[in-house]
Amino acid sequence: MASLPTGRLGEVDPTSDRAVFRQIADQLREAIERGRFSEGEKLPSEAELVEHYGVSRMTVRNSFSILQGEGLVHAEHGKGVFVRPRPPVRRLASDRFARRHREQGKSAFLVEADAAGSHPQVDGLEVKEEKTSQDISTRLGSARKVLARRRRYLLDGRPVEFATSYLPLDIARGTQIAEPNPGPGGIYARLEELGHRLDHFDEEIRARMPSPAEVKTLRLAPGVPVIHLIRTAYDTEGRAVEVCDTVMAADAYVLSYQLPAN
Amino acid sequence: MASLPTGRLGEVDPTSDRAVFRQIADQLREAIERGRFSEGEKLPSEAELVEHYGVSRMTVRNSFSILQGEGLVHAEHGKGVFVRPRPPVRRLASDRFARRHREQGKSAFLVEADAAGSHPQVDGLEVKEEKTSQDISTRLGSARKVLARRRRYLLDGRPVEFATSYLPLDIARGTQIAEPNPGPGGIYARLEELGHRLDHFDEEIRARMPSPAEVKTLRLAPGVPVIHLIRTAYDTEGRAVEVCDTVMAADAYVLSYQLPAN
DNA sequence: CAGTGGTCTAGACCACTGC
DNA sequence: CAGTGGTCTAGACCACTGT
Repeated sequence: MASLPTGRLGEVDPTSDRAVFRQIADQLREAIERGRFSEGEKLPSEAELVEHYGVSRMTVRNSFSILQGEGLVHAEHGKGVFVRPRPPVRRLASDRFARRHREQGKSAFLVEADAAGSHPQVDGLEVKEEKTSQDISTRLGSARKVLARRRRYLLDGRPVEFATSYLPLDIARGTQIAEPNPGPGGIYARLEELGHRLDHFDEEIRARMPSPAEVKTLRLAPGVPVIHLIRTAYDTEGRAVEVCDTVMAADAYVLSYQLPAN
Repeated sequence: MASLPTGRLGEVDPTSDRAVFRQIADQLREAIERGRFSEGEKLPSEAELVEHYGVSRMTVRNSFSILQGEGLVHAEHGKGVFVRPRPPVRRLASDRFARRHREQGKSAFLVEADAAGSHPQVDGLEVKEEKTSQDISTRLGSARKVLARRRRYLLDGRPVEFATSYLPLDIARGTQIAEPNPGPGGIYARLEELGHRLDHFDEEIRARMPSPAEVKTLRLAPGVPVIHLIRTAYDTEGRAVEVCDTVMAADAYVLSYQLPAN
């Protein structure tokens, strides 16, 4: 009764069909889900679990590895393994690009985050001319050269989204869209001033595990997928005037859409 | 030169800051992404990599574990480790619940999959009355008891989606909606016949790693996230008449939506 | 400094696959 | 049967954290 950090856990059955490290993972998972370990709380150390279950250290580490893959826990070198807190999510509504949200001066991201009480930042802005990839070219109606606008979005210091906008060069070159600061209302406002009145947006959504580069850029914990969103903006003449390729930390977002029934 | 399966790989630097197992994972990842190993192809066996790199077996296994977590490879006991093929995806368009798609006899899933040349199945159908969870109750305007319709969808024998529809009991009880087969056009057609003309749907989308139960139901490979979609159907009087909770294998889906610009 | 997780070794036995 | 991955042990040394 001296050491109680493992007091909330049971035993394992080495003769079971289920591997020992999976049984340990099951017990920890259940304890977490039942709230026996709360968000941010430290789990028993590897050494404590080795002693509690009478197994080798690799077995315990395999258990942690499972839970880490599920996004339930994260390890901090020299400190311990902790229950992963659920971060606040950012809700994206389907009217987020409605023209009325654009009449003010600031970008949608900043306005919306302020309203939600978070501290928003945009960083790593990069604007340059590029040749298109096959995919982007197709979406933009075979444009060969584009203006690319890259930037990273952060909430309360945490990177949550990395986005690149592609615009046909014949539309964007020499305009304020090619400047680091595209001005009030963002590039959509500028596009409309240039005579491209926006009609609608198509969004394509996928979810997958991040590449190592995305893990780095978004500082993703193990077990956190990304939402990959590709938006194409069309003007009233049916021309695709922008494609925006966005990779979002999935644990930071809820997307919402409204579909008509008719 | 007798054994060439590792011929496409380089060496590791044990003195590097980067852990050896990460270096090995990096090399395998790059070889896969450059197409040096093609989809479905077997990677060198653990024993071959142990010899090639001069490391212990656990080090090689740690490398595979990284790639597995990224969804790039999968292991088959007794056979080998293989490059994961990208499965065909199912595209969900934002007009998929439009009334015109409902006039025929068959369900949207079956019609659409047939058109795409896949073999669709629905399985594990279960219809029962239940008390609601807090969340579902809120979405349905505080309904306490609901009719729940659960089912699993498969394409070419592979489970891709698991869905539960919840309907307020005062609407659904005693109607064809409570029957295993709700008839032509599905439950939305029946709701309209009952006087609940549908106005619009709200969809909420999240992505996350699956629970062990979801891994089992959808037979998910390691490194495959799920898309969690919650749809609420509203009638023309503004009442929420159905909530559908859907968990989809993320590697089998692309969702697409259209947003108005005004 | 002691305690933590990160990496790595060199074995062992098992279960599954295909010939 | 040989070859494959799955599980497990019992160590070792390292790097990071806190006191």
